[in-house]
Amino acid sequence: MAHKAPDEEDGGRAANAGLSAEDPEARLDLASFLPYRLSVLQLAVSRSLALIYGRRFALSRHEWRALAVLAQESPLTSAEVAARTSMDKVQVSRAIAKLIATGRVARGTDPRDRRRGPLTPTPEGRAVYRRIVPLVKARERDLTSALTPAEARALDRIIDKLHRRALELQREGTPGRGPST
Amino acid sequence: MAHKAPDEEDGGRAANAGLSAEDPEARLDLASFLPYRLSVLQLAVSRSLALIYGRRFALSRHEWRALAVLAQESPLTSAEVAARTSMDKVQVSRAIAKLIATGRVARGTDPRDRRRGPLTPTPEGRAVYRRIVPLVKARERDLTSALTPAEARALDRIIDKLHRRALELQREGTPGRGPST
DNA sequence: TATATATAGTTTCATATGCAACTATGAACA
DNA sequence: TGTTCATAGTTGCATATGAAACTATATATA
Repeated sequence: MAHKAPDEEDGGRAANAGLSAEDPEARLDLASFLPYRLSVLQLAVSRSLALIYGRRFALSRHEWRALAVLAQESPLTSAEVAARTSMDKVQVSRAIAKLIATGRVARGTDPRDRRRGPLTPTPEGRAVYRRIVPLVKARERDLTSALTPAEARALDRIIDKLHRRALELQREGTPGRGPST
Repeated sequence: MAHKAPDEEDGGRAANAGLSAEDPEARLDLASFLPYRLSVLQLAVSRSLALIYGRRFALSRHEWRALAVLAQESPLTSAEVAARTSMDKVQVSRAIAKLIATGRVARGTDPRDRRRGPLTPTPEGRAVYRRIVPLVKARERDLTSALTPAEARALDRIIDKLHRRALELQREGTPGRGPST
């Protein structure tokens, strides 16, 4: 625990004297901190996409995702939609409720198990999907065209690795330990 | 009323016949769609981090960010905090209000311009920051240790490139065609 | 059968968030 | 000066979100 005089003040704007020099471990530069950078990137990407399905088709991100998986494979139960979209069951429930209300998805009944409600896109739902797909794919291409092909491939691999690791860390819950402490 | 999509008729779960075969541009596989993958990754990373500052120090992500920049450089105005954290002024206003309420940041007055309230972390604010930094840095290392050094370097570059592009696209607003197409 | 337990999906409640309107100041300029 | 425009930061309101409780089924078991 490298501690320092808890308060250093030098009148003007202090570039955090004391802390910075001593223990590099005690400083954190947000702008180069991976989680922060990821978050900012994700937000920008997400916004640039939401313009498409949000503004033009009045779909939220969650509705879009649910519709996207249903358009590819249906019927699916809510739980299956959840699994395929990384959403939790509450998010799915609400997204589906909205999609049903807007006539884009229909819920059936599973005679085997009446708790389940098999979901299928309606023709309008499919139509919306078909109109959105080329737009978001174009947008994805616009994005990745900023990368070299090698970078694009690397990114795929990197995302997988980081994601797996992040899930492990989330499961462990308690931070700090692991290889280190 | 269980709908049956007009384009498939095979009783069971249809892997979206019709669409899929015809026009590959008409299908979208969420699981390999970059914006989706980024979003899922970001969420997992963000959660694994929030465990640290949230659970143990009762800080929200926005509060943590604001505190992080103030601990490095202060005093800063709200607008400066916003610029350094990619938050908008409302988010900053609320995060700062909370940080002040919890005694971690103090607001002064700029005699030059009384609309401004120069912000500085309190000693407790700094103490919290100093305790968090090593934890989040360790967590970041845990994450990036999933990557090779080359991948880690590539990721930095890739994030920059994608972010710049995403901001352009956001600005343009209209999707589909960038300066390119 | 009656009782306990699990599961699918929904609802409730407390917060968080985004957007637009608002307040208070300051700057420009007629 | 007095009026208009700009800026810093806050607040109100509608909606989104997360966690936990709830409803309705289904399954297991005594």
